[in-house]
Amino acid sequence: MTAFKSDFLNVLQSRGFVHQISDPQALDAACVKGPVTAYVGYDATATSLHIGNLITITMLHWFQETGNRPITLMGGGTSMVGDPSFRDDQRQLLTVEKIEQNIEGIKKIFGKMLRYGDGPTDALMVNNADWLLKLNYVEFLRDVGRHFSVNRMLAFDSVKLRLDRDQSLSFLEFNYMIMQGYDFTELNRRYGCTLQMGGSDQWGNIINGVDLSHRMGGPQLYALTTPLLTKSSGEKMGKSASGAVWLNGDLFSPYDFWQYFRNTEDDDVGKFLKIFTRLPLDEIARLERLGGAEINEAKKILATEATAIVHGRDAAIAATETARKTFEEGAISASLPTIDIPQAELAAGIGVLGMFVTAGFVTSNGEARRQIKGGGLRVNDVPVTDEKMTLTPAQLTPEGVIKLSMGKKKHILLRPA
RNA sequence: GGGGGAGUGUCCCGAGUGGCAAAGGGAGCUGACUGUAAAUCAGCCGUCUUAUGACUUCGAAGGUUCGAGUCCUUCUUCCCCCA
Repeated sequence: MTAFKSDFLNVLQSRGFVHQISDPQALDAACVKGPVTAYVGYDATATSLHIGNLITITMLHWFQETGNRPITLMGGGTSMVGDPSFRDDQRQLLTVEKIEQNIEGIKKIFGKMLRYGDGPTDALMVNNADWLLKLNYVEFLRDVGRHFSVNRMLAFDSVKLRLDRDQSLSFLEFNYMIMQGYDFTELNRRYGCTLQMGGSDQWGNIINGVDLSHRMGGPQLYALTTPLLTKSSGEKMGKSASGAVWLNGDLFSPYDFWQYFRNTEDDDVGKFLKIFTRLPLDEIARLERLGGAEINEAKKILATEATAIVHGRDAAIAATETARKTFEEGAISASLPTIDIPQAELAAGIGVLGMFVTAGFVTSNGEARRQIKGGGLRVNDVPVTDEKMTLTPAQLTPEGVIKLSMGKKKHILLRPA
């Protein structure tokens, strides 16, 4: 791979963010010349972004750091339709209220990673509902729709996959890529935006915007996508025991977030350090070389740095400390996730089965029983053997809590209140 | 509008002759081994105050039957062919 002249592309390239670029030389030249404006779109499908989105946000961060202007586009309009790319089934239609609610949740993360404002390289936050919802159907078809060839749209992998599997693709969803293409040209018109970035699954959608600009006589636009991050074992990233790895702390605690990275597979440590932290590359290279059990030190740094970016340095240090006490000293750390239980209930005795259910480790009493049989549940680090056991004030540790654990990694504290 | 096919364990994929809580995978959870890793091996993987018990599951609603995922009817969604 040839070296780029621009700081931005060099950083991206060397840290492993680049999958495809539509016209690398031209884009490189544009980045050298002066501030470029680029955007990434985020659909409001949930109340929080997840770890996959962190990659593109980080990319925007580097983009800004290297002297350019990032735009975060909230998909208030496109979320009304739903992106069908690489999906088998139709998404459930989101209500307007739900979308607005989701956007509010999603916005929280951006301020932590990007600098917003009015300066030439300050980030902008815009919402495509501002223009998409006002479109006049026939007018839109004549101005924009005529530039899209259905033949070509059907040939996109993102769509073809669905058709090949004999899954239905509604006309509504089919329009998604048109809207996204239009977004790009609209952002170009409004803000001089010339680059759209996204995950590799967005390549087709982005290219549509590039093409549309051509056909409508607009300027040359560029596309840049990141590789789909997989673990070395081939699994997609972002799934954990409790579902997706969310960026908002109320859905996925900083402690869990830290743990997620702490448990990175050996082979992924270097790759993740480059993408999820801002450590200098030579430092990363050093960490990557650690072998055997020493790689654990690299994993801790990865976890702490990544957590610091998303949840703040204090939360990251607290998570580190909690983990150290819990795993390395076997001690009880007050900052483990905690559940309050009423004094009176505890005095009367609480069944273990139900308590593990409320702790969220298991979903039913039956599952709790099975885990007990398998030796997976512990109270104050002592395996539970009797499923009829009750928790009483007698079990309180000197710290005034009862520690429940499932497996080696999941711990929670019960605190009388 | 006509004809043919499909919807299965609410994570995914997928077997299923009228006796079925329903084969197999994958994912997931636990245990062993380890380094809070991977790989490997073992167990679990519908719910219930563990029960040779009850209840709830196979797109929806009815029906036939001692008994229905399986047969019949209607409805629904999707796919293919014809118009």
